[in-house]
Order: sequence, then structure tokens, then C-alpha cells
Amino acid sequence: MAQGQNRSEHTHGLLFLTDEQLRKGIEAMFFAYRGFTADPDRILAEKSYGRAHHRALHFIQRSPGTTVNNLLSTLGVTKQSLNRVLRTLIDDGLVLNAVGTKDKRERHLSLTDAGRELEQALSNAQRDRMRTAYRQAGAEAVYGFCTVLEAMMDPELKKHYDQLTGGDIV
Amino acid sequence: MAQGQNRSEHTHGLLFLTDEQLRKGIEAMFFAYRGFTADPDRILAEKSYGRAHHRALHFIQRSPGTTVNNLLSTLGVTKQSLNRVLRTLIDDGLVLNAVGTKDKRERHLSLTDAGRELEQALSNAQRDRMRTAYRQAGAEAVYGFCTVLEAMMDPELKKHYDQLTGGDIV
DNA sequence: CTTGGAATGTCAACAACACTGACATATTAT
DNA sequence: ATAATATGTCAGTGTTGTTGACATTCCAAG
Repeated sequence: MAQGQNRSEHTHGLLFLTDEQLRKGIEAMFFAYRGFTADPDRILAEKSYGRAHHRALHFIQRSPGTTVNNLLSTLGVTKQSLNRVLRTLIDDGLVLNAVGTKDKRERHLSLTDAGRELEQALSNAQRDRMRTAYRQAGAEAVYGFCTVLEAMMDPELKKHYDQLTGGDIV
Repeated sequence: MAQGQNRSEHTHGLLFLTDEQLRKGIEAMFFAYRGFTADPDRILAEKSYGRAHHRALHFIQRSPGTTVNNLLSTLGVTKQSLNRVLRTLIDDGLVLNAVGTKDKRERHLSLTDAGRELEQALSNAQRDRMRTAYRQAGAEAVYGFCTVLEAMMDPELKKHYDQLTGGDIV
């Protein structure tokens, strides 16, 4: 692994980046994302749910009472696509769909106890891998990890990210 | 962003990681991966190709003359799924399929000039974003980024990654 | 109060990309 | 000769995304 030897060098304060280094980063993203989703995917397969269900559960847990429209722009899919997933989650008693009190057009989404339970199981599996990777890599690496990822986001998505994370807790 | 203030602390040499920090990493992966694929996706949409075509082109470019079986285990899909994609790429004249000289059962895959051209276009788009993110984040961050991603990979996939990248060039 | 637009839900059709299972064909290894 | 390997293909299925169209409900502005 040649720890620390081959770190990228500065040239006039600008990073000198070879195609090789960039391709390595691209492949790292590809292979890591597979690992990132592998554990929850196994749980989901048992319950015949998919990754889309996981994402919905995750962001509803993260912002209880959120509206459909808000969830739509966070996930970046069409309402038809989200609705299919949401329909099964509501029918299966994992998600609650409450008509807004102030604006009765809006539906406020939240998790039921069963929903929280599944979300926890999925989240635990994913966080376990994350924790292991973080510990293996060390605090400095984790800081760099988040910094690069944030710089890779589309500005529009970065807004959602910042709103969710508070934009401060590394 | 509170640079450097809230970095994770050590406790007896072990990272102390809150659920919040882990969830933040999870969301960073989600939003960043969207950005990661956004630029090539736009090019692919024009040519009515998909992400699967991009992945095939990428890894064939990376290991010219690779066999179908090798590509299969790198991509982690079924041969039927890969074949569908490969079929169109061969028919469209982007990929060459050569019978093996030593073992005639094997097919060795490589890119044609047209294939190299498209791969370059896709790769450029993806590397541009990567380069911008890298420069924005700095050398230390890039090093940490790769380290965490590598720690997140499944061991089986890590092998492919190491083989491709030489496992040394950060 | 009527009208326009916003938020939501739903129907239908379609495409990409993954899966399983089964089967065929060379070719190599035993 | 037989078994195993590498590849290709057919058929069917499921998840997740897309468009387009249309209905409902409700808020807000004229």
C-alpha cells in the first residue's frame, strides 16, 4: 500500500493529478459503492424490497413529517417512481401518510414502529461497514473522505445534504 | 463547514464515532455517487446507451484483451446481463471480440477506435468532476478519500481493484 | 367567488438492467 | 471417451427508472 509515499504533490498550490490517479479514484468509487450497498441489499432481498425502499425509509427516518415533494427532490426521481415504492411501504404498514394540518394538500410522511425497526436493521448493517472502514482508515482519512465526497456533489444535491447533515458534523 | 474543529476524536487509539457521523458518511456516499455518474450519464443518454455500457467500456479500456469471464467477475453481474450490453457494443463497432490464440474457447475483448473515442469522452467527463473535487479538497483529503473507499470494499472486489490500480498509486 | 396553479395520487406504457433457469456449442483437460 | 470450461443464447421475471395523461384537493389571487 506504500503508506504516504506517493501522495499527490503540489505545484504552485495546485494539485498535480495524473490520469492514473483520477482513474483510480473512479474505480474506488465504483467498487466501494458496491460494498456500501451490499449489506442492506441482503436484508432487503429477504423481504422482497429493493434499494429504492431503503432510500425512502432512510430519508423519512431522517426527516420525520417530510412532505412527498421534499422527498422527491431529495431522491431525485419522478413522483410516479416514488409513489410505487411509497405505496407498498404504506400498505405494508411501515410508513404513515398523514394529511397536512396547515395545508391539506400535503402529505406528511413518517415511520411506524415496524418501519423504524426495518430502517434500523438496514441502517445498522450499513453503519457497521462504515464504522469498520472509518476505524481502519483513521480520523484524518475520514475527514478527507467526506471533504472529497462533498466536493463531488451537484450543487443542487449539496443543498439537500447540507440541510440534512447540518453541514458541520464531520 | 467548521473546518477542522469537529474532527473525530481518538479514544485509546480507537475512533469515537457517533451515529450522526456515520449517517453523514452514508448520505455523502449517496449524494456524491449521483454526481459521480451524472456527467457520463448525459453523454450516454444521447447515444441511447446506459451505465452498464459505460462500465464495460471502462474496464475493457483498462485491461485490453481481457476475457469475458474476467470482465464478468470484475463487474459482478451475470453473463446474460453482460452479454446483452456486449452484444450491442460489438454490433455497433465499439468493441472487438477476438477468439483466443492459446485457448480458443476464450474471447478477448478490446476497444476499436470508435470505442476508444466514446470511452475517452465518458472518461473525460467523469475525470473533470473528479479533478475539480480533488483540487477543491486538497491532497491530504484525496489520500483519505481513497483510503476509506478501499476499506469499504468487499475483499473479493478489493482484489480486482488492486489488480487494476496496481494498489500503490494514490 | 371564481379561476389558476400547486401538491398529490394514479393509470398505462415503456426501457434499462439486473436476475434465474435451461440449453447449445466449441474447446480443452483428464 | 468423458468431464469440465468458456461462451453464447432463449425465455421469463422483477425492480426501478422514465413519459404522458388525467383527477382531486386545496390555497391564493383576481
